[in-house]
Amino acid sequence: MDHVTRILDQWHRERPDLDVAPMGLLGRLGRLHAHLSREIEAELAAHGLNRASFDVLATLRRAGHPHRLSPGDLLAATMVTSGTMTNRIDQLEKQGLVERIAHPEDRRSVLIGLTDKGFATIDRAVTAHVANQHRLTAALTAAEFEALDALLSRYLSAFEEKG
Amino acid sequence: MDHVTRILDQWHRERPDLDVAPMGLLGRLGRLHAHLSREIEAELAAHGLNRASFDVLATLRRAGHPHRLSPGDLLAATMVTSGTMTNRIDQLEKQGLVERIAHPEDRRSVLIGLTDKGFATIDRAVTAHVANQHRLTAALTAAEFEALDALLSRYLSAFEEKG
DNA sequence: TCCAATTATCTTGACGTCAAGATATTCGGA
DNA sequence: TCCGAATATCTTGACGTCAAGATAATTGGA
Repeated sequence: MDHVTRILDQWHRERPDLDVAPMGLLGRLGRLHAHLSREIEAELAAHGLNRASFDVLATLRRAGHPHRLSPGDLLAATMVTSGTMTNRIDQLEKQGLVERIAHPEDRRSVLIGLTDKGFATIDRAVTAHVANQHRLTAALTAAEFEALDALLSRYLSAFEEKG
Repeated sequence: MDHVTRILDQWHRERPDLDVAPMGLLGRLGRLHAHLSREIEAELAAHGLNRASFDVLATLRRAGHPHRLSPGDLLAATMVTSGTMTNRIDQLEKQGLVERIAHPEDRRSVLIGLTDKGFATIDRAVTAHVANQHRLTAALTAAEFEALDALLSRYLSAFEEKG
């Protein structure tokens, strides 16, 4: 019996009027996310990164040459607010991993570019990160993996438009 | 094509050496968690609570009469550090939802008890919260719900001991 | 041409969390 | 009985995030 099941049992005893089946599913998803996040953060720390800085560098890296995007582009890719993105860029700039470059056509804007050091760092980090993700999903059989991925994708579609 | 699929396509183009299937599954789980968390926080705010305070009150409520637990007990139930729990209790105490009571047998410890106001608040909030969870899982058919819950449970067992 | 609306980014102040360590009490072996 | 180890909670300082709003530049209609 897992942690979430115990919680459901307690609710059933104290508030039998509640149907807590959705709480079970959402609770398991939440705890799973917490465990996975912890593991991923620990691995990224070995590269001097956290999830926040990794996500920004990864977004620039996978955008392809010349590895430059505006803060607004980065914002659209990461589910955070503009103030958070400003702070993330500030930290990465201090570490010498990205640089702010004047936008050639719009003086309101700016381009965030990977430095050579930033490129080397993210390429190393993403290789290790992907290996870690394989490790973290190794507990699932191939069939379970496919089924879970399909269900998550299906569920996610309720929150994100299909394009 | 969802947001995560676009990310995988980009990695495939830029780093074809990486097998990003696990990134897809973990990315979908992460985004789903983010969407669900946002919805749940918004609903709890209507009761003057956030996820943190709700979890503490809910733990006390479902523990049953006399609705008192030590900070250590609360800690074991919530995946946070001791400093975080101290802060949560402080905030709830300020709001008059819980009270600190001297532990009768161990002067190092203390009991956190629901006040009448705290009891009324959590009973109202959990009813609304459960209704909201039903809404948030309504996109899934009964079969999908069962399959997803089973797979999450199975995956979670890789991180939490069975008892 | 002008200026109000829009767009893009940054600033500010508050909040929740964590890691590390401080403080106080209890436990248990010599 | 004594005292070092263990236990329980709290404190401190740093960090990442958000909401709201400030600043600056661009756009488009009159």
